[in-house]
Amino acid sequence: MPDLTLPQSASDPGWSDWQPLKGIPAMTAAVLAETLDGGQAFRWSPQPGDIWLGQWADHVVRVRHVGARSAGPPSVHVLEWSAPAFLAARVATALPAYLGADRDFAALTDALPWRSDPHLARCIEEFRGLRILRQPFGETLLGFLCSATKQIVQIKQMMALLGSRHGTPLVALSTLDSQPSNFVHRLPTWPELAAIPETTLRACQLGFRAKFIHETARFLENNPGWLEETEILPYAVAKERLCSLPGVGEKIADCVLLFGAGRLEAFPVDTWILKALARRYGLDDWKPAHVAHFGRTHFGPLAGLAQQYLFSYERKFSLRES
DNA sequence: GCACAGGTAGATT
DNA sequence: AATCTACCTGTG
Repeated sequence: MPDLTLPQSASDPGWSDWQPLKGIPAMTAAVLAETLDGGQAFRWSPQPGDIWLGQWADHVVRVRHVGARSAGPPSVHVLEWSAPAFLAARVATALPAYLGADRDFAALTDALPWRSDPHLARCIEEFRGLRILRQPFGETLLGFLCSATKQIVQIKQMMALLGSRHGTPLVALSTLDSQPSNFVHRLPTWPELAAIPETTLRACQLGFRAKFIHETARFLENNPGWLEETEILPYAVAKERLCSLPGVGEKIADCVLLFGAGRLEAFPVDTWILKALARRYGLDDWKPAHVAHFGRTHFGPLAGLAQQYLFSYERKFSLRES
């Protein structure tokens, strides 16, 4: 194993100084948590001090919420970031892209039909500032192949095991303790996954998903460039291609396109959305395909963004109301 | 012990 | 075309 020991500094060894996260509008700590750890991504974990530690591709970063915005200009940045010192230059560019800084989510949200949809208006108000992440396409596919009938905490555990057992070590979080768990690992890439036997994958708590991941990895190995082409194809074609992968149906394909390719027209229909549309829109006993059609026509070309507001709201409130 | 969990695929009706 | 079911396994 390479020596990944970081340079030490007095206050926060190995980490860059905290810097304002430019280009990302204000959001509450709760909305930040929902954005990073609400089911779009599975590689963020809370740290002491209201800090989130996250990773994607070969990036590692901490993000923290630093309190309320003061009234009037000059505006105060409410989010700050810090990265391992040797990664900071790359993270400075990659983090805004990951958080979708190239998009004005306030304007996109305003374009949703909330004026004629009181429930959508309520969801937006509850999670104002919510963003759709722009994650690496391949990693997003892996994450949602793990997601079938699993809760977020369990999906995160599967991803953590895949990384720690089969991914390249990226950085040691602490030089005081050389335990393997102190290393942040990359997720295994699809070529790396293709070399792992299905039984070994199963040992990462993947269950029946191991077969799908293994077969998808072998397919991608035999079709170089397939994933990269799919990412940039028009939505309908890209979705059709993703659905041809073993273990990928409409729901997972839409999640990959929404959270891993920024396709805001993708409208994933999961159990939460079924509950939301049954309870809030009277669509009791509607099948997923019908709910999907309703969503696309009712919420329009940004239906995926609407979906995320509805999803977050339902996760927060449906239990206590039922 | 047993139902349930960000589903999908294959069989059956 | 719509409706069942098996599929792994941790969690409550």
